[in-house]
Amino acid sequence: MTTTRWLTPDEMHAWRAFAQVNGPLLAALESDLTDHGLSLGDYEVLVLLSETTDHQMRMCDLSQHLGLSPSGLTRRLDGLVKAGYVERLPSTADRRVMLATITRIGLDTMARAVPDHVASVRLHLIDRLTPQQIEVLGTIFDNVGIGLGRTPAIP
Amino acid sequence: MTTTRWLTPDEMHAWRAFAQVNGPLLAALESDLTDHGLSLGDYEVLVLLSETTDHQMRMCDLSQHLGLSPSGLTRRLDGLVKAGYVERLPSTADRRVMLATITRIGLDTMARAVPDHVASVRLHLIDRLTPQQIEVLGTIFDNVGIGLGRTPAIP
DNA sequence: TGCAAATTATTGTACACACAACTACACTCC
DNA sequence: GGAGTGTAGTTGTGTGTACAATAATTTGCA
Repeated sequence: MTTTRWLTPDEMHAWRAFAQVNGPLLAALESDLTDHGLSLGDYEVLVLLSETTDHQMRMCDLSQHLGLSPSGLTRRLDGLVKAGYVERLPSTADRRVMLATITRIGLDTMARAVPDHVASVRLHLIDRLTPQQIEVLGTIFDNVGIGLGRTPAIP
Repeated sequence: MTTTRWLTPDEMHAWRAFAQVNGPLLAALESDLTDHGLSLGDYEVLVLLSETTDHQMRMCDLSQHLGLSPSGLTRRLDGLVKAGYVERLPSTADRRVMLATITRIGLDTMARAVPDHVASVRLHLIDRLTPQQIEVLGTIFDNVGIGLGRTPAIP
């Protein structure tokens, strides 16, 4: 066993600030979405579906993008289907596959929720940072994501 | 209703990088702790208790520090008590109060887990960043925390 | 072609958490 | 000092998630 490389004061400060604020930040973003009857998880599903050209996606692809287990996605979709935001359509090309499809109601709900969500992201995160800090934030999480085996987002 | 201030490309990049990497980062840190039979939540409890002078804390203070509901903390402590890492001691000063107390076994478990956890934080986060990025990371989350009503950590 | 292996989605089960209701105790004010 | 209010902790219940097992279907290869 090698000796532990403890964190320097700067490193400790960065880590503790991140660890302590991360949870409350997500809670605040989630809380701001409840006005539209959506959880952050619901919102992410609807965003992904609304961004596809045909407004639908296979369950397995969706669970990949969401970092959700297959069973977790099944249950999440149950709620969205019940709310009328999403429909399940069996794929004709592959009869194992279910296509999650966002409905008109889901799209309308999105259209109302997105501006508020963007405002929430600004309020709690973006508008509290300088342009330089914003750029560094992107670089930091790109780097961390690469270490976790993810390819950085293009935009 | 005012018009929405959409995110600029830089802002969008920072937000998406953060949103997409945050979950996997926490999952990786949690995963590295399972060798010691601890979840990240368990670890946080033990850290807080081990850092107090008398190795104990009132339930309500603990739930505050952890950002956990009272009931959530009760159930979390159930697991830690069952594992032998923590004991419940009724307070003599205030008979409503239960003092969560870390045991010898809990302290020993901590002593073994901490070096691996620090290594994990280095591997997935700190060592992937430059000193300048580390400093900015701390500043960013201090700022965000202030916006959420938290006072920044001192170190 | 035909069968084994892989893939897709769902269900059963278990766990972690929040909210609400409840008990027990402490404090305040008259 | 006693009634009312506030605080500390637990329990009942519902939700969201993961893991394991299962069923249906496709794919690959002999």
